[in-house]
Amino acid sequence: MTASGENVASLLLAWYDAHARDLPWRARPGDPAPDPYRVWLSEVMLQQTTVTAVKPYFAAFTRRWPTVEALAAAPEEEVMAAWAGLGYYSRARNLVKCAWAVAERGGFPETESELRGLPGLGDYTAAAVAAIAFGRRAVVVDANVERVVARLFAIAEPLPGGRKAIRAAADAITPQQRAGDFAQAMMDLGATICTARDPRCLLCPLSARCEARRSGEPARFPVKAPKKAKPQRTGTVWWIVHEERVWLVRRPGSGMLGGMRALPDDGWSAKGDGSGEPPVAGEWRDMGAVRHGFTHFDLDLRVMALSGVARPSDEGEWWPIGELDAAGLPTLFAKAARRAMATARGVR
DNA sequence: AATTCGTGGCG
DNA sequence: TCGCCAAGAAT
Repeated sequence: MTASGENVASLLLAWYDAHARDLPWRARPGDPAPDPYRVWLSEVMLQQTTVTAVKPYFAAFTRRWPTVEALAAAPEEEVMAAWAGLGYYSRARNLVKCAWAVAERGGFPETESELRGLPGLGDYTAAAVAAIAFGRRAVVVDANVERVVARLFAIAEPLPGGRKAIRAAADAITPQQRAGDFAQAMMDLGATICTARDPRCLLCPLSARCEARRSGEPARFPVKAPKKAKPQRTGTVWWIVHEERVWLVRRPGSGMLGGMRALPDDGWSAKGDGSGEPPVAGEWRDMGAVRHGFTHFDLDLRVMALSGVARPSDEGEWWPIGELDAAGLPTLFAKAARRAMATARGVR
């Protein structure tokens, strides 16, 4: 395995030297070294999130908070609002906690194990930052690496069980030098050539050693366990207006959309439908509904409107409707707000 | 170990 | 339209 491992790494690094994607968080030729802050921030944003979705957020964050110290000094609610729309909001909560810890200790730790102890850094991200930002030899396994490795070695055990074998194989082909470039090369290969559907084997620098390609059906790998069906849920949000302002609340710090500003709702969740019971009595008007798909359930959300209430609940704030973009609403509530405003204007 | 966490794009 | 998928982590 060693000899073939070295071959795979050198073939891949040569391909990377010629074809690496130009991404905003990567060190440019002429840069002295990668900036650990930018590497960390990009890696957290990229967890389960596409490069296209991350780019504008990365630009906004680094412009507004150029260093980890600047981010650590920012009010948490401003960071949460800036994250709005990117999803998986526990990442934003952990991002803030991590920035505090790093600023406190005077910089990022450089070893994989120390990085692994920071909030929001799991096995993947700790390895990626150690390798990319600090040049450490680390085994970086994300969904791209899983796919490339499963195909290279035709690992047929279904995920998630097959992850142990995949990790061992990834370890075996990870070089001692340039582990960060190797990781990024694997991810670039997975993103542009060894794609999930219809891999472009004719362009692949590793095709000659790929057992999945030899099998004739490379797209069959990695094998995955069947997924559970998604429940369909229904719920209601309350669009309560008063003098060109709308009543917003903040969601609890944990759980779905935790810590984010939101429209008040009737308690819908992944587990069950909302009650449909309005928070205050009045002449509610049906503004229509929006559909939203979460990872583990689909939601049909009705939007009900009311005006003329002085103070709907103890906790909350009146937010100017004209400045709703700055409220930092998760996409679900932004959709509901658009629905309410469109209906109020008479648009269906 | 299995669940619970968003969102947008693509075939 | 719809299921799949994306630089996973926390519990």
